[in-house]
Amino acid sequence: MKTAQSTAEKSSSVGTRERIVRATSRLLQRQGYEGTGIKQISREAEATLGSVYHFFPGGKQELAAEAIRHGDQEFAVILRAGLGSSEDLAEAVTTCTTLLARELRASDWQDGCPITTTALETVGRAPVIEQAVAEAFAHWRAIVEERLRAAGIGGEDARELAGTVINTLEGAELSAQVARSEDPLHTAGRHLARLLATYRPSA
Amino acid sequence: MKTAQSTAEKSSSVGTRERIVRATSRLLQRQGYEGTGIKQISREAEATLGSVYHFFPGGKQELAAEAIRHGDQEFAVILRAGLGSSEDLAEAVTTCTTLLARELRASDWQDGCPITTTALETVGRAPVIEQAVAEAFAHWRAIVEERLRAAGIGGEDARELAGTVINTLEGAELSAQVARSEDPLHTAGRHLARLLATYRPSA
DNA sequence: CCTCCTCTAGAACGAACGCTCTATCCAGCG
DNA sequence: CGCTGGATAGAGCGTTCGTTCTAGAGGAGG
Repeated sequence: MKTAQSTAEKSSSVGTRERIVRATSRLLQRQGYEGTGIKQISREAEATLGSVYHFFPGGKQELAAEAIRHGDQEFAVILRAGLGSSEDLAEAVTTCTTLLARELRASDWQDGCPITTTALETVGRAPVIEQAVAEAFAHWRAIVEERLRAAGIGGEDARELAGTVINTLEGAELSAQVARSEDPLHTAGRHLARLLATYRPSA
Repeated sequence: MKTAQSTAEKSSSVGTRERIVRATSRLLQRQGYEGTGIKQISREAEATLGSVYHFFPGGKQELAAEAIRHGDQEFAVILRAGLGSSEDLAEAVTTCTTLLARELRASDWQDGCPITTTALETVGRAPVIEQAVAEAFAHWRAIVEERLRAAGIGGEDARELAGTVINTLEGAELSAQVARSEDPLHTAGRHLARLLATYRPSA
């Protein structure tokens, strides 16, 4: 049991289950839930259908929920990297948008938020997925909120602003994908910095 | 030719083509592009498959593009209603979010932005749809921009802020759907009003 | 009357869907 | 050595997909 990857199976040294989750996460990000088939997943993950259903007996929904949690962590890494890049809050926020813009352009405007598409497709129709999505959003808000508090923004303000920061980033990323331009993200960064500045009279 | 609706065909007095577009628009809004089948559309529209392909020989993509344009107009109506509701800019913006929140709750958090889901699903894979989406976003930005100029915000600022207003509304609506709560929208309204206020020293 | 043309109607096609199922492989252990 | 059980492998199930195709309904113009 737990054979893991033994000795560099398949193309990389990562176990079958992990390969399946990663492939699913990337496919959901790019083509959404309905647009991604289990067979396509098993193909891209270099796993067989049998393996997919072995590790995820709950089928497509369970697999998608796990992939959403993976995307959650992925996005959190970027968020933390940006927010931790500077003592100055405004700079930290614009670094976030810059990081997102860079990744988006590098993927030819394909890799937006890892979970948004799936989230929208499954609203009110796949509870397991919905919960994973809700947890991801809460997780990201918590990361931002903590940074805002570190910058001296207090109580209710930090919580609410964290929500708006995440929402605006989401909207800007969507816009950037549609327009194939980094501009919406950069503009969002500047506007968010400006909004946050109104909560701290001066530097 | 142009029989239109003659004498109150089907359930309502609207012609077949229009019924198809409306049904498609609502289905795309709720289940996205891949999750919506042509046969389901023809069923809901009370039209036959033959009629669908008669009016939209370009198939699903052409039909979706037309539905996106329909959703564009629909959202524009709400936007104009909100923005035109008050002389005060801040109040006008929060009215927008209130209208969106009301509609969202009334549909049990199902009817978010009419085009976002389809937009994300088709990024980089369905040019006809992508263009309709891009035009819708540009349209909405133009509506907001005009209102901002009427409020005395000038030049580049109005253009950029209009983009951020739309983006933040989009993100907040997504969040509201996921969280099944009006809060993200109301918060977004307040934060947007606050951001805009920094461009006009006082009332 | 017949002709033409728009629109309606739905059977049928090959492909893909999610999922089930049986069979096999193989490391660990008694 | 055989046994056990996790993991792999993929054929095949019934269903639905987007699309094509032929046939007919119904009104307008000759």
